[in-house]
Amino acid sequence: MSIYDTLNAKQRQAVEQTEGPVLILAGAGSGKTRALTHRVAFLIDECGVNPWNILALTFTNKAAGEMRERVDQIVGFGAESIWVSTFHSMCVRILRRHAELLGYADHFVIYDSDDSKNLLKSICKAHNLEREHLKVRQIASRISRAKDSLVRASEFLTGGVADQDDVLVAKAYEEYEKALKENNAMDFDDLIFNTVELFRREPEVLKSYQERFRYIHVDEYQDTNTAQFELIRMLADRYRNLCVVGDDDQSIYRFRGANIRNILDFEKVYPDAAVIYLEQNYRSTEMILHAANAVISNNRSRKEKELWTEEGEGQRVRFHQFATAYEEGQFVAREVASSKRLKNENYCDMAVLYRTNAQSRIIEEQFVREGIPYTLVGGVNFYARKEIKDMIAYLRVVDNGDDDLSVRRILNVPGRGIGTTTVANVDRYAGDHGLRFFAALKEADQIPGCERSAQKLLSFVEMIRTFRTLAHELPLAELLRQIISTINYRDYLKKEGEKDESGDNDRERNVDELISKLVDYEERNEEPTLAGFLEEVALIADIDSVDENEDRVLLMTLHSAKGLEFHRVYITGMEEELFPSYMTLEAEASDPAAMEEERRLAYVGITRAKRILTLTAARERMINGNRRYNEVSRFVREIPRDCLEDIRGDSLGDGDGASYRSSSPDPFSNRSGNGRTIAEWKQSSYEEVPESRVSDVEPALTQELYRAISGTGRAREEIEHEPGSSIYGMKKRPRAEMGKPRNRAVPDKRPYARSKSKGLDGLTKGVPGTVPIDYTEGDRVRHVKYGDGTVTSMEPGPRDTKVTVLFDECGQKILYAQFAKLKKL
DNA sequence: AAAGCAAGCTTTTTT
DNA sequence: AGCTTGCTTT
Repeated sequence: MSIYDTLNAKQRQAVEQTEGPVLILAGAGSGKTRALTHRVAFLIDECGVNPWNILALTFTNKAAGEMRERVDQIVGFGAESIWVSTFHSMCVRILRRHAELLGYADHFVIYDSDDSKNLLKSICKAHNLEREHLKVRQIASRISRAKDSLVRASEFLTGGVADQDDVLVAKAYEEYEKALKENNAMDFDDLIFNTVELFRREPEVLKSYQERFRYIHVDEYQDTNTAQFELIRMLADRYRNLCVVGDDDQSIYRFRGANIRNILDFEKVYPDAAVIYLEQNYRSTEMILHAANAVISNNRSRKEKELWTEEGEGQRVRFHQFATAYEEGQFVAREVASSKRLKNENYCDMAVLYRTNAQSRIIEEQFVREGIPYTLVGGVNFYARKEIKDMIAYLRVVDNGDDDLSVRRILNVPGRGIGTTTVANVDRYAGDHGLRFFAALKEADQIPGCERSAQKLLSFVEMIRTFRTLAHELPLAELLRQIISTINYRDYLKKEGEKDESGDNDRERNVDELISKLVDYEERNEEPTLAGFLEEVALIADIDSVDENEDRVLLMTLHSAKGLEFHRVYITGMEEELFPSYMTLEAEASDPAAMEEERRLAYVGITRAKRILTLTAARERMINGNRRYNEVSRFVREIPRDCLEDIRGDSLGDGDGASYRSSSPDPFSNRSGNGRTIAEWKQSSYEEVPESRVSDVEPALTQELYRAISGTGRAREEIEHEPGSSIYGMKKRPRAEMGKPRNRAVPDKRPYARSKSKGLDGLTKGVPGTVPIDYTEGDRVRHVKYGDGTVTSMEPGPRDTKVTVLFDECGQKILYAQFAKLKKL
């Protein structure tokens, strides 16, 4: 009896096929991690492979951690010397060692998507590259796709016809690449790109890693992009022991460069590859698998396969359509609560999934009402929060003075009276003298135009210097505490909080949380360094910190749910335009592959469920502040009737012609009686439906439309008066403080409630000097911006004199004499 | 000159 | 519904 006896025949084959290229097509829940970990054990125990020579790559830290744990359990000896790592952390490790070969210092910083977007934005602004139709976001995405495909800035325009936009992107890409290097920074894409670059340029370095990684494993292979594929290919080129595991049906990251061809064409690249199909599912019931198989069979670009199970028939997939998203959330929350109370199910065995993060809030509200503990995965990443980014920026500047982006971020946070004009002056000076931004700050007293702000800038530089000294003397957590107290950051947050009218101290708690993360980091590492911590922080993903042992319901996007499984799963928002998304529908004609990706996402969602799967939809929903009426998702309609059960939600199921069980003989046509389809109606927003035509629409929809149009109907009232309803909208991501509705209609009437504390950072503040006033009422004056005008009145105030001027061009303005600097004519 | 505030603008998914 | 931009206030 060995550990391999518990594997099925296919899994065993995957384990024992140790030599040469291997493609394991592992359907959802088919025990691929099991196969992979046993394969690693087999290599060590049965084939005598040195653990040191084994590499296993995953996409998330969580997956890497899990694999490491499981390998540790079954491998008796030497498990710790196996490299189990994410693509990105492996690349960082390699790059740190050889950065100088690429012209980087070894303490390069890693920019997250937020940082790189900011950097690109400033570049586009400086070079005037923004266009109406080509936003920074799109430029960023095109640069990122280029890097994913190993296309350099200099190569961007080669091969193929280039239009105006391409030229623009190429220019932005070029400048962006340059700026990153100057800042001694790499973005996520660079980590992979530069590692490939390193291997191409330095055959000896590549060879050393090829020798080390003789047996390579790649999990979630369908999510690899071209650059990642090339990286693996190069590493495996010497020994050709490459085992990739994936499922083309679960490829859902095309939008960020994943190349499904990597898995579909694996056999073309490696004609001698052994291909193993794992189709037995150990997770779900027949009903759920049948539904999943039916949905995914509508895709054309895929490897034909069908999951099967011995887990029994199970109950049908349930479907509910509700009148509103609010009712949908309420239903889910109530059912979750009663499953816990009456059926003794655990919260941690349940999950609520949705297409977009924006949908989480309305569910959260209902969970809070029901008192259900939940964990929200994703949304605003902890490390993406303003207060955390501020603190990280301070730490980064202490670590790397070349990181201009971070210097700029913190220069006036908390406020030190350093504004845009001053920054522009420093920029010009830095450019003229070939200095980095921070280096230019050191010479502030010589910068033209900065005479008055020079002292502030020099104090800032001095402060950073002090922090750098402290960094050598203090533990990291202590350094951060010092920074926080020196800049009075907590007071700053309190002040910010007050004007945000929320009054909670989420932000301060987040800062405390960051300190504990630093403490934790220092305890875990033998040689903790600031750079090490910053690196760890940069590569963290939301899903990484989910603790499955806590008895809480998980709320997350379908994307985040990949790789997880739950006894009970709710997929909410099963509506056209939401899922599949509006974007996908728009692009359907030009990009049919996009719809296939949405369908794969549906497949991923369905196959997360072990026993009970519930799909829900709402007839009415607020999307981006607009009330929308969407049909039931095509993915619901693709599930065969014999494994789908309509549950009485609102008015569905009693044959009143609502929703997809329409009165039309063809349930998919959705044609109303008046020549115009529901789809056409719903395309226009409800305001555009003429009231006289309202009764023309399908009856079930009529009521909804009428209520919405009249604004007096029951539906609207119900929603608005319900506490925690979406109409009020909540600030930020609530977490603990949910439930209390915040009525934005009644602003806080305390105009001077803001604290007046001065000298937040202990730095000297420049006070504008007094200006002699040589004009009076009736005089003609000139203003730098507004031009010439006549002074109509002057009113002395406690601090300054208010001057009212009637400008010839710009009309009447009320100005303060001190700042207006009016010149008498 | 910089901070505060109101009005526009855009919307997927994220290592 | 939240963020950026432009205008007003100090």
